[in-house]
Amino acid sequence: MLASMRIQPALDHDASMAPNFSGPSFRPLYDQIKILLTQSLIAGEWKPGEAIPSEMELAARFQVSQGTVRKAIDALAAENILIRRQGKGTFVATHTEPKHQYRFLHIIPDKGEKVHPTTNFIDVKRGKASAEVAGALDLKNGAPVTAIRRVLVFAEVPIILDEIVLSSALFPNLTIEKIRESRGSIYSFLETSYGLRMIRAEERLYAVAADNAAAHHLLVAEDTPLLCVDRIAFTYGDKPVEWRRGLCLTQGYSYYNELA
Amino acid sequence: MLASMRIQPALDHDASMAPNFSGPSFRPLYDQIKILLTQSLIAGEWKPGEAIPSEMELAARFQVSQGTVRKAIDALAAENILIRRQGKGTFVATHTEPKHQYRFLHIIPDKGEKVHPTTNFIDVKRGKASAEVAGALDLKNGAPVTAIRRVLVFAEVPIILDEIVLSSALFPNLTIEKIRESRGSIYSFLETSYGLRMIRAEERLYAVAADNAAAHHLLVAEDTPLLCVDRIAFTYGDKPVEWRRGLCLTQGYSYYNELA
DNA sequence: GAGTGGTCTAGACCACCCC
DNA sequence: GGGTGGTCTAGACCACTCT
Repeated sequence: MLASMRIQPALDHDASMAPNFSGPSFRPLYDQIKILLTQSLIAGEWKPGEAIPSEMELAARFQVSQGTVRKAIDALAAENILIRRQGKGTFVATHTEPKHQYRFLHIIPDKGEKVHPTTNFIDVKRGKASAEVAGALDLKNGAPVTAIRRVLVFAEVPIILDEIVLSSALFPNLTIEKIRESRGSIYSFLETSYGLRMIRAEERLYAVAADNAAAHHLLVAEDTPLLCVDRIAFTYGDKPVEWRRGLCLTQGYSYYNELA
Repeated sequence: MLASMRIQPALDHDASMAPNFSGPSFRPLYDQIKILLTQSLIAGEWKPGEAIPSEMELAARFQVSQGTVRKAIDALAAENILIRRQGKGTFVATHTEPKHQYRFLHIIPDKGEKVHPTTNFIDVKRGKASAEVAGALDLKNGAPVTAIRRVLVFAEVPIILDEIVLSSALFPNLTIEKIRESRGSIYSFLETSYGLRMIRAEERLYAVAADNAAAHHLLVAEDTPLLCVDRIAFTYGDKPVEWRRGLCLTQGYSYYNELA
């Protein structure tokens, strides 16, 4: 086998290709390279928005063919972690660019195009993690957290009341002023201020009756049915870093989802 | 270019590869092959559950390399239209196999694993399409439709009240008995009985207060907040063929979604 | 062993972007 | 013109399944 004759093989060509003697694991080369690329992203070797080395360079670095690197990058691009731009290069995805600004926002008008909301911040408070938040974010019960409350306004109408909870250890010195200044989405702000990028999220949706606070901020009667969206967002390595609860007034707006 | 020297090229190698003289369209070969495969699926050349020809055979048929066929099949597999099984072949996906039985059902328990519900059918009625349904299914206003009502029961508790509307022209002679007999999911039944497979769906979620019927079937008080899920399901060629409205009691259960 | 999908390679050439 | 990603090919070999 050719690979076994290489000098200083950068990767485990042999073990990866060998029959399955000692265990159920078989890792294709492109998978190993995907992991190496992910580790470089975690280590911050390439920052959000920056270009990573060209396919040829990476192929040389990892001692594999361009096609194998391609397949690794393809997988990361499919997960929205990298972005390919023909003729220019491959870039680390970012929430800062306008196109991906509200990538995770699934609330859209019943009719017409997706609309970008404006944000009214209510307050930013420090507190202790509830059992629910601590469980979601892998924190100790009572760990210090920062909670952001805000209202998302669509076409002059308040539609979503959000509470966003972050570990104060991971995101120190958050203030309402800094967030306001940043403009753009929260994730864009966290990315540029703390270098932490959200790559995926899990949501759970259910119906609730509006409580006093929700009724007040969304300008509806108490007990109005609201769509409640709980979210946990993850950064590289499937590390949960944000807990969020959104209360949505689904009158003229709804949560859109595609199933495949 | 080699392709241009082939005898009786089955595909538009040249035009597809030529510079962009007359128009903005550039169709890679694998894309054209993907379309051809889709057309064969629409035509019923291979039925759900059956194997399609091997990659080598298809490569010979289309006069392209195996790699190009692979890329076309990869795309269809990513859309859950085909299923690859190493060592066995590539198969037309089906809702009948247990693993994909409830692929589109996103309601799961707040805690614990995904559960498969049991179904209680209420009635099957013939009627005329409302403006909403007609618009969703590309039917004329008042076109004949068949409506199925049912309750999905999770762990002995009724959780979802569904109304499913189908064109009577496309799905003739639907009766509650036939549906009951079929067991398994509705999509599995429609697939085997009418040869029509759902490949994707769009959903819109919002919160409502339980009306009299919902309260009755879900055993809750009127005005209990419910999660309402409107769905339009599509078959090959993005043709809408099912309209559905589900009212879900989100107590102990919620709608789960992953964002990437 | 024969047949299927899956991996990896090497090389040619195209499309796109920027200098 | 030179660099980047994108397409296509041909061939070798591996992993899996069935007979």
